[in-house]
Amino acid sequence: MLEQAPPQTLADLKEAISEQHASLSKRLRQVAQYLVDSPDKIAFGTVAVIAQDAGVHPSTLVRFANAFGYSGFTEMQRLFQQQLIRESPSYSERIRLARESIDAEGDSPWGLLNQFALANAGAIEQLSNDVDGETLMRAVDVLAGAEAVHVVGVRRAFTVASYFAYLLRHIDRRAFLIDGVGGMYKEQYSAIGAQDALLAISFHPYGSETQDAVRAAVERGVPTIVITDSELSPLAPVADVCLTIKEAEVHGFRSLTSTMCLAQSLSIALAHALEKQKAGA
Amino acid sequence: MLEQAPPQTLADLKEAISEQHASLSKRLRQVAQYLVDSPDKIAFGTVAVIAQDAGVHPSTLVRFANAFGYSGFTEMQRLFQQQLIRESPSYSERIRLARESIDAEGDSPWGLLNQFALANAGAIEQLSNDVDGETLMRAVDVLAGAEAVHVVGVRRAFTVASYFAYLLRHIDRRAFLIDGVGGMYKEQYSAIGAQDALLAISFHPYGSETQDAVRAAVERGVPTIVITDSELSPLAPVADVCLTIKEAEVHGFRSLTSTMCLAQSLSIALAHALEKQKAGA
DNA sequence: CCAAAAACAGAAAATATATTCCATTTTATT
DNA sequence: AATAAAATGGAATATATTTTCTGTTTTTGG
Repeated sequence: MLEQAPPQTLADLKEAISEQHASLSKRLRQVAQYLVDSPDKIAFGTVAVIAQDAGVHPSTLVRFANAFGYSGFTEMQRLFQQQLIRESPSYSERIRLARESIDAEGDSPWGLLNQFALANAGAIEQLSNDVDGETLMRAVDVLAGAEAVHVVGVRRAFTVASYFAYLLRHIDRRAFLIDGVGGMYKEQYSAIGAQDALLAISFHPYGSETQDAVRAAVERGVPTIVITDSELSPLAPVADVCLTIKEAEVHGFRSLTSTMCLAQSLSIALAHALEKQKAGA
Repeated sequence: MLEQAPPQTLADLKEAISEQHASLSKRLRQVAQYLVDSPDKIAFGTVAVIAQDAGVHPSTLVRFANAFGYSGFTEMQRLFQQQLIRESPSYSERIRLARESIDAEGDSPWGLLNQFALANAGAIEQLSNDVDGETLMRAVDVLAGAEAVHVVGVRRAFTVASYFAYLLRHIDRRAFLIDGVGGMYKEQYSAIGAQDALLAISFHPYGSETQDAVRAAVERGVPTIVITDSELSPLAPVADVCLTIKEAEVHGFRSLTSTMCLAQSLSIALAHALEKQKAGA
């Protein structure tokens, strides 16, 4: 494979890599993987170091560069270096854009992304301060003790519910997502067994379907965990375990990232707890 | 002038330079000036290039490094390189600390939450660096020009797909979630109209349902946006617009928060674009 | 203004680094 | 299963780069 004009920017190179990826040999694919996964490491190290890190022979790196039309590895490496130089046009341009769009009004897509990213990162950092370790542990206990976990959430909360269902199944818990397919919410939450647990996610304005499901569960003595956005949520008083999450808000739009992060943490914590339980028993 | 322990960070070195600046000889001051003024250029180039750029002899650079206690120029150069590496030590350091503390107190749920929160916050902060503003804008354009938007994603990506569908509907776009209810994936993506657009989310191992949907769309000339986790994704080469997201990873578990943040930003950006479009028309 | 010491530039030597070549292994094809 | 083609790893080579050494120039102190 020979190219006449090798890509002159990292973006172009990545594009070329993704196009030709299928037609590359095993080792060359390995290099491609490393290149796109950790481009930063390419910029500095010597071929020897990079090759070792990527698990290939030095000469493979040179061959890879040649395959994409460069005279050698060094020539290709320049692209990765340029990317890191702060004075590269792209870098200063990006900073300028960020300033402009954040300070001014910022409805450029990238400017918005910046604002959301900043706000969400901040909110997630706060997350572990807001969540009580004790409560979290009780939630894990409930989930660990249940024969099956039913998850409910509508509208915005449905996204989180589906994630929970995915995660729980992934760690070999029996999980049922109450999704209302066929208009059968009632039928679905009526099927919750006495040994099961209900995990409900609900944000303002607190969909009636979720509330109904929680009430039905509580009435039948099914342990219920609620994840919601305020202590004033109608579900907070009735739940066995209640976790309240403060989400980021930009331009009046609430995020979901903190809740998603909690979902993941809770699931992995559950997995650990189950492992320990199995080992102990 | 001889030092026993050379500065180990760029900040320390700069401090040392400013302290000793007065007692340096002419050429050495010249080097100091250059080092402080344009540290980025030091990181890469060879002594020859840097020396020429700074207007001094190569050996002067070596003498300068020796004067501050380094064995040679190369050793000092490392400080400048570390500075440019993106993985800012602050986050990785904090994650390391969090991991340590969790090791101490066992894998408590709250400890895990801490780790995930830190990792996710870090990844989201990185998000806007990794996403190209140009590409983002093209994505908005495609979505703005479509009569209806079909969203597809399976397994882990389904969560994001459902969020996108929710968001798009929320801003009064016609959106259809290809969810495969009733085993009708094929029927669902066959219903995509020529004036519509397809938004596909796919992560490793790249579910076949999503791939089929994208291929069908591309074949029929339907504009397709792909959100994926690597340039090597099989969907990357065929998509009209491809956004690759680097998610946080803790204990081998990939997050979704960065992608969720992108979803939100993209949707709000679309809303803004549509408003502007309506006002202009 | 002169002498001594330090600083300097240039060239040579030493080192490290990338690249090429070739034998061997792996993969694809008949 | 056998052969041809391609890919790979290792060693040798070529190249580039840094560092050291030395004669010369500049600075400093009397």
